[in-house]
Amino acid sequence: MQETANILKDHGIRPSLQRVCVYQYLRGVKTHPTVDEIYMALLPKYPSLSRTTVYNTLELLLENNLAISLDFGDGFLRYDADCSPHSHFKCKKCGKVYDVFIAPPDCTQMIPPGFTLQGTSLYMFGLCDKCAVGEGGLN
Amino acid sequence: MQETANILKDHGIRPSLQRVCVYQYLRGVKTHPTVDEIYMALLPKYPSLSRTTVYNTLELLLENNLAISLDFGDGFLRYDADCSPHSHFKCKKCGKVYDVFIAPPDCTQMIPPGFTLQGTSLYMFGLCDKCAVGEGGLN
DNA sequence: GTGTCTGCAAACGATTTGCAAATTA
DNA sequence: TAATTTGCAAATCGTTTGCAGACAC
Repeated sequence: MQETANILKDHGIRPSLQRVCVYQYLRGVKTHPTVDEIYMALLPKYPSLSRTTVYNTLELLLENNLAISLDFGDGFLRYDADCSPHSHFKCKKCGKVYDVFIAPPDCTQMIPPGFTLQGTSLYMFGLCDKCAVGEGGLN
Repeated sequence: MQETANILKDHGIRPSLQRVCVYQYLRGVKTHPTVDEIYMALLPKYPSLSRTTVYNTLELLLENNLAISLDFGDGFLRYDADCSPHSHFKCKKCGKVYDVFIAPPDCTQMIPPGFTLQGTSLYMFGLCDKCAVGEGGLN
């Protein structure tokens, strides 16, 4: 808790109770939660928390490179406190998102001359081990 | 026009006027348009066209692998009639989306054992040649 | 005290849905 | 005429915004 607060402080973010608990939750979880999942998970402990504050806090974390957002095209964003270069796999059946610890490829040489590459996202789709069992076809 | 209609027919899609003109437009353009861009582009020629029909047609094209959708996390989808394996670069300044004709990396070996890989999307972000000129920093 | 932060409620906007009229085989 | 397709209007839903009260320095 204190460490989480200190990270925020080091980045010039005032460590309010709400911000610390959102960031703390995100750091402790590997599920790449949505805003609503974060909100629902914290509500029992912080009944006065609002979705707006979760949105605001995540926006602050993104701006300060303390989190990244994932968009798998489901209509909502997912968040990850792990900012190291890695990729993500989403199971089409159960919807779970898994980390794949390979950096997206270095495409610097692939883009047209004069272009500047600032970021790369690699999204993978398929079936996870649990969902692939006894399943032949696509989903 | 006739060729476009034939492709639809070959895929079991009844080539209505609206469907042909949406698909024809998408095939003739390299801008990865949004639904609204497609709708607005066709409206002068087909004043009775509705957004719903554009949505319906694009859905049909996706289902029949005649188009792919791109999600750059802007809150709306873009569409591309080029289904060959290639990647996309979005300029953070002007918003234009460019094709990058490299296939996403083969990650089959990278995913955990038991997982089945069905698709991969590679998104790149940065500045295009026009926007990079005389521009030092990020955007 | 003054500026920041929270959280309610309303607004927003891309997409989806319901359904009746129009079209096609 | 029976099945499909179109397109209007309303609904949906994740996210954003406005703003008044609460809080922190």
